[in-house]
Amino acid sequence: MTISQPRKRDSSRPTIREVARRAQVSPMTVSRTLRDDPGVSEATRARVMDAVIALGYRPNEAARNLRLGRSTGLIGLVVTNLANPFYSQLTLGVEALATEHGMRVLLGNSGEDPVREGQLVHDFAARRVDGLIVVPCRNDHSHLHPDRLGDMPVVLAASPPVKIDVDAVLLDDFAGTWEAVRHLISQGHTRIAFLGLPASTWTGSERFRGYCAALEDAGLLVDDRYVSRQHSDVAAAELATYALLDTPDPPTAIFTANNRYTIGAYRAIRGRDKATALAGFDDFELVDLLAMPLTVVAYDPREMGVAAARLLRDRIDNAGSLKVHPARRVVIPTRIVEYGTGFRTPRSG
Amino acid sequence: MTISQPRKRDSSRPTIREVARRAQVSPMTVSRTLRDDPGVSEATRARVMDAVIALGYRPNEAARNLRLGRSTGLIGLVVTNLANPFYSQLTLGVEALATEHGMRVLLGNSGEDPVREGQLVHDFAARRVDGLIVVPCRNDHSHLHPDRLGDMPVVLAASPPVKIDVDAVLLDDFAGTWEAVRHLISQGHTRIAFLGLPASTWTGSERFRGYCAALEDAGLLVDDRYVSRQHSDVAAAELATYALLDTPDPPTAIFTANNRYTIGAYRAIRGRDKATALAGFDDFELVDLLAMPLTVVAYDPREMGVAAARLLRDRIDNAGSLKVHPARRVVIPTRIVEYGTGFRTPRSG
DNA sequence: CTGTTAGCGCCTTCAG
DNA sequence: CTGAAGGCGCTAACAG
Repeated sequence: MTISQPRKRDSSRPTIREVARRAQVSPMTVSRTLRDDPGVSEATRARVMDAVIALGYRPNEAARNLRLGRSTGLIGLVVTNLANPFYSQLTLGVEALATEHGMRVLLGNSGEDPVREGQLVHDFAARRVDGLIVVPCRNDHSHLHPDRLGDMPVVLAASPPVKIDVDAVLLDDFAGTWEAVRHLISQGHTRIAFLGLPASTWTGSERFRGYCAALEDAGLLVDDRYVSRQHSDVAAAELATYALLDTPDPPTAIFTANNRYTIGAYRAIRGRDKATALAGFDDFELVDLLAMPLTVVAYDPREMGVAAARLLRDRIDNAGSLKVHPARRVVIPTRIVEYGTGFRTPRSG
Repeated sequence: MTISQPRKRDSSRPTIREVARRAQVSPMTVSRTLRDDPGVSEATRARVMDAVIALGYRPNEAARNLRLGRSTGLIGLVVTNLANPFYSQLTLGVEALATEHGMRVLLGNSGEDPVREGQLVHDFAARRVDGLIVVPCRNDHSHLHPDRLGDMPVVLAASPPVKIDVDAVLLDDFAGTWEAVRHLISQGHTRIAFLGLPASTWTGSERFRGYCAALEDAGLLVDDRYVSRQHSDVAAAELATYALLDTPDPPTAIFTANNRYTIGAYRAIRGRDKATALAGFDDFELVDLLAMPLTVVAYDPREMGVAAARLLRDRIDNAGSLKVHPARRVVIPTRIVEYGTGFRTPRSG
């Protein structure tokens, strides 16, 4: 099942027994000493510690957990693309909250590949992580079904659960997009393009829905020629934008569904000499210093990570408890931010 | 020792025995079935799988590893600041190579805090990771000494080992800086400032050394008034730059020792109206589109991660082997890139 | 083809 | 204060 090639034997680390032999005591005494169990004489304790140090002994956490029947203190985090600052910020948030609670993060990058995502989830489950935070790359969440995960707590980020009943941390993708597009419309644009993920993904469908709604609410029609939906990648977005701009009847404005598209589109717009307005989902570093006005749907990705980890921790703590609350959703607020051309607004990082 | 608060009991997952009982076979048969061991009749295999599915059974990896005496297949990665794209790229590289070899990544962010770094290293070691990749935040590496880590393989990234004998992936900090500063000098600058980390860090000392050398090689003196060394943070760098610029005799050029400083300095330079040249370590997204010419010391941070993981994997594979090679160093090539003002150079991501 | 025995490294329980 | 037995969940090695 788990695809992991044969690993080498554990490089012969000393066991508790070897320490015991060296210290002339029983393994039990070593165990007690190491756990600061009261009831070990100062003399033996010293002997034991000497042996421990001499041998460079370290208790085997796995064996410990096995014996104690307790959990690993690990939380699995699966993101789609760490190269996107959105996800590294989210990861940072998860890591911070996890550490705060003595837990650690097992990280996996799916690269927007559903197969890899499935493998990661499966593998993390086999490793008995206490819970899972997943940014799913598709709307198919069957691999996250509680049945397949043995009721391991799962929290989704950036994408609501489909046919499964788990917590999620979300953005208001629809409203955020709607507002940004309306903003473009209010500036007089009628030929507005959309760059985003395919409909098989949540943001791909939801942000597109917001785009369509904004157009329709303004009495405009959605024109397929202005819609480009593909893999989230700066270079691809740049090319797509060139394709849009180099038509007889190019759009006068573009809405980009995430920061990868925004940056790609920006590059292309700068590469042509047409005045094209740009609005996009995601705030990102240096956006305020670009050489054209830009409207973004801003929010705090780190906060998303923190919120997801909080939800997860709560589930973990209350696993087995009878008062298990139903699936919850936390919505991270978004706001429209208009950046002028190239000036000021200190941001930290 | 390990600071991890008492965790809840493992939420009663089914064991191999329960599956066996339900399938009316011995645990051994279940074990074999699950591992696709040949020598299980189709009939019993089916019965076992039914039970497995009915119970939602998953083998316990920890118990397995314990029994097989093999390692965890985990590699610990400790970085200083995930919010810095440099480190998220490095992480991506490590994750990619790890996954390629059936290993997983345990991630920790030290936040440039040596205490947290020590805790992470200690905890990862207790969890029996197969090896550790660390971006140390200080020049004190005593917590990484093989004695304290039970000979667990360690690879340093971005910082060479100090008083320990381990592999490392490095940049040529000195030469890269030297060239960038020389570049500024060749443009006629003589009052060149330095923004970087304190001397207690590797890049803080090494890049500063390159800066000094370049000045001295050109017959220029290092002027303390133009040297600012502090925590790596955009906002702090911006303030520091204002302080530099708002003096009677401000520098005409600034060398920034990493992308955080570069961005901070850029913001401040844009905020004043003085013509100030800028050169910095690290390439970063959008640097080519900033509104002033900028020289950077460029390299591929993802490749650093890949190289570090490769070194580590090699050590892990050859642990115990007699032909253990001495500590190695991989130097990731850097090159000077001059960006003009605001145009073209597609980059992906 | 299937089951039994034994033990990975550790710790709880109960005897000294 | 210390030790001996037994078992967490799993699987090699050896029966049958």
